[in-house]
Amino acid sequence: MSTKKRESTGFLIKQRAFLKLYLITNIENGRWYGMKLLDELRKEFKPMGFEPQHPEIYRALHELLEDGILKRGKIKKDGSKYQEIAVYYIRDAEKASAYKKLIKYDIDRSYRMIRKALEDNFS
Amino acid sequence: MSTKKRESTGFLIKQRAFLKLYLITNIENGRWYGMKLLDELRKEFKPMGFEPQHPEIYRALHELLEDGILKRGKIKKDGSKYQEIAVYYIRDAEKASAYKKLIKYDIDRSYRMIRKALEDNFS
DNA sequence: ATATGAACATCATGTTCATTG
DNA sequence: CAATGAACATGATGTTCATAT
Repeated sequence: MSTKKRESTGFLIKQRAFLKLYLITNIENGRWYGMKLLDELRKEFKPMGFEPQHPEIYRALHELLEDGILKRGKIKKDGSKYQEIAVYYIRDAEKASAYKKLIKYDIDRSYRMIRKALEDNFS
Repeated sequence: MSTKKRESTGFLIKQRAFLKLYLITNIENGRWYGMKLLDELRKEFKPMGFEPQHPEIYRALHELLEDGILKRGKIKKDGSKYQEIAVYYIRDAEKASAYKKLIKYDIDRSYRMIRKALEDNFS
């Protein structure tokens, strides 16, 4: 029963979860594929010094597929003659929203920790 | 010359650095030893779900020694008959403050990323 | 038994390689 | 050669063990 095994010590949110959140939100608003999502994220976060790597994006997308949150289609890329790409859609909007809520909890937590560190150490 | 090797992709601040910041600040304000610092940090962060482990505290302290930021003395613990403990003091206040400034930069960066994630995904 | 520390194990992530169209 | 993905390597941290008082 009460076999307690800590899964982590609960420091800040992990990159994987952070990316998944953005992936879901972007896909909720349109049709996207891996590289496009990566470019978008890099563009948004480069000013803050964060440049995610492509394998991490794919790992996040694969997990969201496994979770049943996303589904995937294959299409020919516009303009490109031959390349086939994997486009993602929301499979289960309920699940997606529930997962986002979960991540929000973790981000709020991280937010509080960081604000606290600023207060405790620089004032 | 320009052999660029990325040291990381620049996601959020690492636990090690976060702890070092707190260690310095606490030691600036009094006499502390490892377990005491750990207890204090756990007490402060447990409400936010963060419970650091003792080896991570020691690793952080050891690095701060190596960096010449802290120095260490050994004393007999009050009240305890035999246990000997390692107390830490600031060795170089300039270095300490410079290091804190550096970490502040990283925390500010993390703060912006987290705020951005809240704005981008939940509004 | 408490404090310190080292050694070892695992997980999250980064780097490199392979495949396909 | 762009996109996807797997395989491999490293780094950050967690878990367990050892030592001293």
